[in-house]
Amino acid sequence: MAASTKLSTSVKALCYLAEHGRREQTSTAIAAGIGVNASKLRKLLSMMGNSGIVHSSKGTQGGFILARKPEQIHLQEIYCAVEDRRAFHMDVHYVNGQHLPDTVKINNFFLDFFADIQNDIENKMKKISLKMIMDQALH
Amino acid sequence: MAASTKLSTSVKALCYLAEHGRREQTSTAIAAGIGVNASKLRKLLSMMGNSGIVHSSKGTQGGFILARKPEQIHLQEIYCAVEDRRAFHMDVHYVNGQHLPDTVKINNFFLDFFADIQNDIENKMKKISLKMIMDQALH
DNA sequence: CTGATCTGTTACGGTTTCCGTAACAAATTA
DNA sequence: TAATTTGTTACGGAAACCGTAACAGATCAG
Repeated sequence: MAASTKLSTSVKALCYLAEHGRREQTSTAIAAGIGVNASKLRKLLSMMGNSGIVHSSKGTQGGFILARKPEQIHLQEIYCAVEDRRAFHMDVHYVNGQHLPDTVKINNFFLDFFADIQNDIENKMKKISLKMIMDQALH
Repeated sequence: MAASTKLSTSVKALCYLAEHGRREQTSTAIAAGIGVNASKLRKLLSMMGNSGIVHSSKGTQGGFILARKPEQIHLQEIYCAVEDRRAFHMDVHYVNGQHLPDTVKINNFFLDFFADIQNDIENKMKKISLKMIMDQALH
């Protein structure tokens, strides 16, 4: 399992939007502002649009804007919007272990264990708002 | 971040050793018992040997044996022995963001955040012994 | 001392995953 | 109608991972 750059890139983009007031910002402008590729960024912003974190509009003068105030956007929903798979993902080899009952049972133990950790992580993320990140990270 | 199969495979091997009494077991026998490749397993057992979790001896009649009782072996040390990198590893793009102070600051925020989570996970693992896993997972 | 056995390590090929970029269709506005 | 911008797809390269093979080094039996 890898905590990819998706989450941090998304947060950077949202911070950029929060700092650039009420006007919609193009993906090109945001990408330049945070130092990433515009096409990659559009993918992330699109997913966050589907989750209701940002609003988007096409055409001239279009772009992206925060759908809510930074204190009403939490890290967990950004994470869920952007990261399709779970933070902890375990490869369980049922194929190899079908005829080995102990193996299957230990696999199940770890599935439960990692699901538990996953839950802890998401609960932790729920307590962190975009505003808190901005306050803490940006001077 | 990926919780690989290394940890579960290692635990399976240790359970196998715990269940097969006091005699040393060859990597071939263990591998057959838990359904994995012997060479891959030797790598894991070797690392656990360096960490003092198992003892190994070469030559005829050689093999692996638990260095301690199952109640004195904890999940966290198995994890540390076998997994070189951290469960949560964040790719921080200092290269792209050097000239963008906000970007660097948000990267640092996530580094701290993930280190915190990593700490939580390891604390959770410290509370779980091999014996507990055997009791819970194996009927 | 010789041969068999077993660990410890290295190397390799295949697969998957991930990242970055380009390209283009669809939608919207001037 | 033309310019702009999102949304999506596709592709090539890089990195990680898995499984396997192979072999050197150590140890023991006889």
